[in-house]
Amino acid sequence: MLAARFPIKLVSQRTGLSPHVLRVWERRYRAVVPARSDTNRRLYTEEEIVRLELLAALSKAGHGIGNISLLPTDELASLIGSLPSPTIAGRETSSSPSAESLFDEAWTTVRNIDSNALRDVLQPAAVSLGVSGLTQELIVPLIDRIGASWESGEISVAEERAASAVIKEVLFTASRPFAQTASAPNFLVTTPSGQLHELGAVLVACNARRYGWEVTYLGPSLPAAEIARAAIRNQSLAVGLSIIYPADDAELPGELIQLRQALPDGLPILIGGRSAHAYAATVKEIDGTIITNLNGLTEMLANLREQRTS
Amino acid sequence: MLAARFPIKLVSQRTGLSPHVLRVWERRYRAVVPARSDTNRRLYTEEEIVRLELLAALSKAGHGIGNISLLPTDELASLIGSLPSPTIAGRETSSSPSAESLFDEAWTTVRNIDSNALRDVLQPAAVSLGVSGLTQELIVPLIDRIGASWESGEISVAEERAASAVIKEVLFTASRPFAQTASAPNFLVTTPSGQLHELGAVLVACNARRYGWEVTYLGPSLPAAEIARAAIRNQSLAVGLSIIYPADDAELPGELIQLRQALPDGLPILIGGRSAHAYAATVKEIDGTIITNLNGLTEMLANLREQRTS
DNA sequence: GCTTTCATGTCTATACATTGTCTAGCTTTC
DNA sequence: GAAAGCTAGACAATGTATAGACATGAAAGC
Repeated sequence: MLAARFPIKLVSQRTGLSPHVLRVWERRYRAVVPARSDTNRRLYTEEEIVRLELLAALSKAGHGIGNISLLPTDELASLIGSLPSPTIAGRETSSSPSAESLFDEAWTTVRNIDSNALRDVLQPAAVSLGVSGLTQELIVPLIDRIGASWESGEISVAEERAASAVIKEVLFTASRPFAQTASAPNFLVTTPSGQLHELGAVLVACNARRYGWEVTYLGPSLPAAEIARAAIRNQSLAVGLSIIYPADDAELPGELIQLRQALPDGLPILIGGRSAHAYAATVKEIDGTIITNLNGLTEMLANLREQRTS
Repeated sequence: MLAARFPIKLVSQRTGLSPHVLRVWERRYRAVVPARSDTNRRLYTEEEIVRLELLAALSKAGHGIGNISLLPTDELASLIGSLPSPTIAGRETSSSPSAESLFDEAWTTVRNIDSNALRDVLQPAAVSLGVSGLTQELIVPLIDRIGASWESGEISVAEERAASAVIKEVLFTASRPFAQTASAPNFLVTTPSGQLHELGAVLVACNARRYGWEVTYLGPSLPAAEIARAAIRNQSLAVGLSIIYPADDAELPGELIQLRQALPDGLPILIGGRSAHAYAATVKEIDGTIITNLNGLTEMLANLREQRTS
C-alpha cells in the first residue's frame, strides 16, 4: 500500500488551518515538515495531517503553538484526553495496567451500578491508553458486553443507564477540544425511533469529532421526520445511525424508508451497531451504508469529505 | 510520565480564576508557584492546576485565600468534603449585563438545532459568569424556555434533544474538576418513568457534584423498581427526581408510590422540576420533598449531610 | 459609633512575546 | 494567462509580565 500524499489545500480544509498558517507553523515551529514534490510542492502524509489536527485542536484550546509544536504525536493525543487526574495522593497506578484487566475492572463496576468507580477506571485510561486506545480496547468491548448481557437478562436498565451516562461523559470530554473548525462539515448522529441504546451513537459522534467533523448529536430514539428536519437545518453532509437493540423491530424498516424520503437526494446514511445487519435488506433499499467498525467509519468519513471538495 | 505544561490562559479557563488573580495569588500568597519558560512565561503542571481548582472552590465557598494558600494539597481536598453550607441569601443577581444577551443568543441556536453554536455560547460563559452564574442565569432560564416552548409546540423533539446533549456536556464538564473524597455521600439522580426530559436531572446532578456529593446519574425515564435497586446498591443517602413534562401523567403517581415502597424506610426523596407541584398530593403521600430551586436543593443536601455525621 | 487596619480582588501603565495575516516577487499548474 | 504554491520579510493584534495603585468589606481598636 503506497502512502497517499495530500496537497496543502486539502490539508487546509481538513484541519481548518489556512495555508498561510500551515507554512508558518512549519517555518517557525517545525510542527510538521512535509515532504516535497519534484517541483517543491508540499505533500503531506495521513499521519502528518492527523498530527496537524491535534495541534490545531490544542492551539484552539489555549495551548501556545510554540510550546507544543515539538511534542511527539502520541503525547499530543494524551494531552487532548488530559483530565485533571482524580488521583492526588492515593491510588497507585504504578505500572500501566493491561487493557484486559482494566476491562474486567470496568465490567465489575458496571454490574455494581457504580458510576463513580467506572469513571475512575476510564478516566485515567484515557491518558494511559490514549483516546483511541481507550475507545478501541476498553469502550467498544464494554459496549458489546453491555449489549449482550442486556439481551441475556444478566443486567437490566439501571446498569445500562449508569454505564451509558459515564461513558458518554468520558467520551465527550475526551473529544471536546476537537470540536470546532470553521470549514468542518456537519455530521448528524442519533438512533432511530425504538432504538433506546445510545452508546453506539456516542462512540460514532466522538470519533467523527476527533477527525474534525462538526457533530450534531441528538441522543437516542428520534423519529425519522425529526432526524431529517435536523439534518436539513444543519446542512449535514451525512447522517449516522446506530442500531443495537432490538434486532427485530417491525417498525424500524418503515422508519428508515421514511427517513430516506425526507432527506435530500443522495445524502449518505451510515448505519452501524451490532444489529445493523439484521435490517440489511432495508438498508440496501434506502441506499445506506453499513459500517462494521470504527476504522470503516473514519475511512468512510474521509471519502465523503474528499468528494465534497472535489 | 509526560511533563505537559499549561499556559496561564488555559489554567484560567479550567479554574475560573482570571489571569490577574492567578498572578496575585502567586505573588502574595505563594499559593502555587509554577515553573517558567525560557521567556519567563508561567507554565503550570497538572498537579498545580488541580491544586488551584481546589483553592478556587474553597475560596468561593468562603475560606480566606490567605488562610489556605499554604496548606498541602491533600488537606485542601479533605476540606472540600466539609464545605459549610453556602451563603444563600448573599451573592445573587450579580448578573453581568451580558447574561440576557447571552440568553437570546443561546435561544436562537436552540431554535436552529445548532449544537455547535450553542456550545460556543455556553462554554465561554462558564468562565465569564462562573459556573453558578452560568447555571442560574443561562441554563435554568434556558431549560424553562425549552420546556415552555415544547409544550406550546414552538419547538419539537430535535431542538430539545440537540440542546439537551450540549447542555449536558457543558454541565458535566463544568462540574468535573471536583475530585470527590472517599467519604462523600451518594446521591442518585434520574427521572421517573414517562418523564423523558432529562435536563432538570442533569442540573441537579451537577449541582450536587459541585458540592462534593458522589452522584450516580441514571438518565431519564427509569422505572421505580430500577431506581430503588440502584439506590440500594449504591447505598445512596438520597434520591433526586426531576418532573418537567408531562404534568398530567396518570401513571406517575403509581410509580412514585412504588418507588417509596421499594426504597429503604426514611430514605429522602427530593423532587424538583417545573411540574413537580402537579403531583403534590402524591409527593406528600410518599413523604417526598418538593424542591423549587437550586438554592433549596443545596440547602437540603447540606442538611442531609449534617444529619448523617451527627 | 467611628476610624483604622487588613485582606483581597480589580485596575492601570508599560514593556516584551507570541502568533496570525499580509505583501512582493517568483515558480508551477492547468 | 489565471490560479495557486513557494520564500522571505514586515506588521498588527493579542497575550503575558511586572509593579504599583485603588476599592471594598470585614475585623479590630478607639
